[in-house]
Amino acid sequence: MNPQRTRRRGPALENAILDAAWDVLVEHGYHGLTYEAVAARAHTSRPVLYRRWPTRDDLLLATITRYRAAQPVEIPDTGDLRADAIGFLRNADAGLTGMITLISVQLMDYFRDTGTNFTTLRDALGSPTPTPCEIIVARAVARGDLPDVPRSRRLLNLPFDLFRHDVLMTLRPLPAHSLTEIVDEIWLPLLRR
Amino acid sequence: MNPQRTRRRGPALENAILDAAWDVLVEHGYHGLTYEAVAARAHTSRPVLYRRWPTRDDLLLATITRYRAAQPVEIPDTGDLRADAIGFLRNADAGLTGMITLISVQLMDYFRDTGTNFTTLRDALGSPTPTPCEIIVARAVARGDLPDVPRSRRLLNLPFDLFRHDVLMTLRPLPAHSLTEIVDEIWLPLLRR
DNA sequence: GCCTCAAGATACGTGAATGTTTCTTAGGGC
DNA sequence: GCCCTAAGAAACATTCACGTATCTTGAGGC
Repeated sequence: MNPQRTRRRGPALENAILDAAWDVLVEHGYHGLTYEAVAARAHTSRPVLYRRWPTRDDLLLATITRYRAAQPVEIPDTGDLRADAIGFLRNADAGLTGMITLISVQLMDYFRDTGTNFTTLRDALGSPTPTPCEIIVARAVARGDLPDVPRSRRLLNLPFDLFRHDVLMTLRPLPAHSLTEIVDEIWLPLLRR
Repeated sequence: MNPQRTRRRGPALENAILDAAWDVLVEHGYHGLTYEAVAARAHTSRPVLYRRWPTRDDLLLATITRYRAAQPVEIPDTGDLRADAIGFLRNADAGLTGMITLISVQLMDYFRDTGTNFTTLRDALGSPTPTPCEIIVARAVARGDLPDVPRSRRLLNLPFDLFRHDVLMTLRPLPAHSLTEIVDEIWLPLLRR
């Protein structure tokens, strides 16, 4: 280990380890989340980890929990439906891709074992109602930019579903043109129909 | 090994191994798909596997390919666009759900390890071109039921993407009304726009 | 019925990760 | 400034899978 580095203690050390664990998790997945790899990444040693998190699941849970306090996705309010929609997808693309990837990689085994699924988890975590897409449409209706007619949940949440689908398929952030394509070629024509 | 068992050769042995590999994959995921486990399940030995599939990826691809070849999804040709679309989704719902669930649950580690993703795997398996959705639209255009205008890949494959999304989210077959909703409320209005 | 080749068993070295123990040394409290 | 605790280094036995090499034995072709 680098002799220059000061010896860390308490919360400073703990946070550094969990940050390292998050990096390893995003980079190599659950299978790569070994005590060895995390200790190396955090520039510490395995016994330090074992003293705090006796099992790998403890370490995983602590890592995810620490990042649960992460940034919420902002819903822009520009006064323009298209700008709101694309802006929201852009924010989600920047902030949510890692989390979606993580969940898809990490929790599938849990889903398999418990017989639950994404939807179950989202409901258990307290589903945000209304969803961001529904908020954006409601604002457009209030401005008179869209007719005030009933719309199905599928139509309302279509852009985010397509966004999530593409992220799950590629496990990467989406290029900007995919976001505008979803809004311009799919969602807006259906909303304005 | 059971002395009663006859010694298998050629395709019979190969199919028995790949069937065993499929079972292991479904049961324990990619991480559990070891030469040891597959050889044990198939009542053979690791060298027999190494002679045919030098790497674990070769074994994985062969296993998935065999399963998929055994489970083709029919594309109905009724002369009606809506009936074709809903019929195809219904066939996919009956036949592909297990496959999609498997991939999502079991292969995420593989994606992480190899830096690949769902799309990469689909290409490696030989992506059918044109896709079923594209075939269905082409037939409708040929009949004169749809105008012969250029359409984006996203629009053309929209129903299957939405279907796949819902399967990934619920890890269950979709109810019939979801299939008709995708076709009637989303796809057909955009195609006929 | 004999011959050939591959199936199948067995063993060996390697490498990675586990869980634990021992020892030193640095930081912070007093 | 001293002391105590915990950080960090190092080593240990164990486990599991890998990849290969060697040997036998059975199945199918002729």
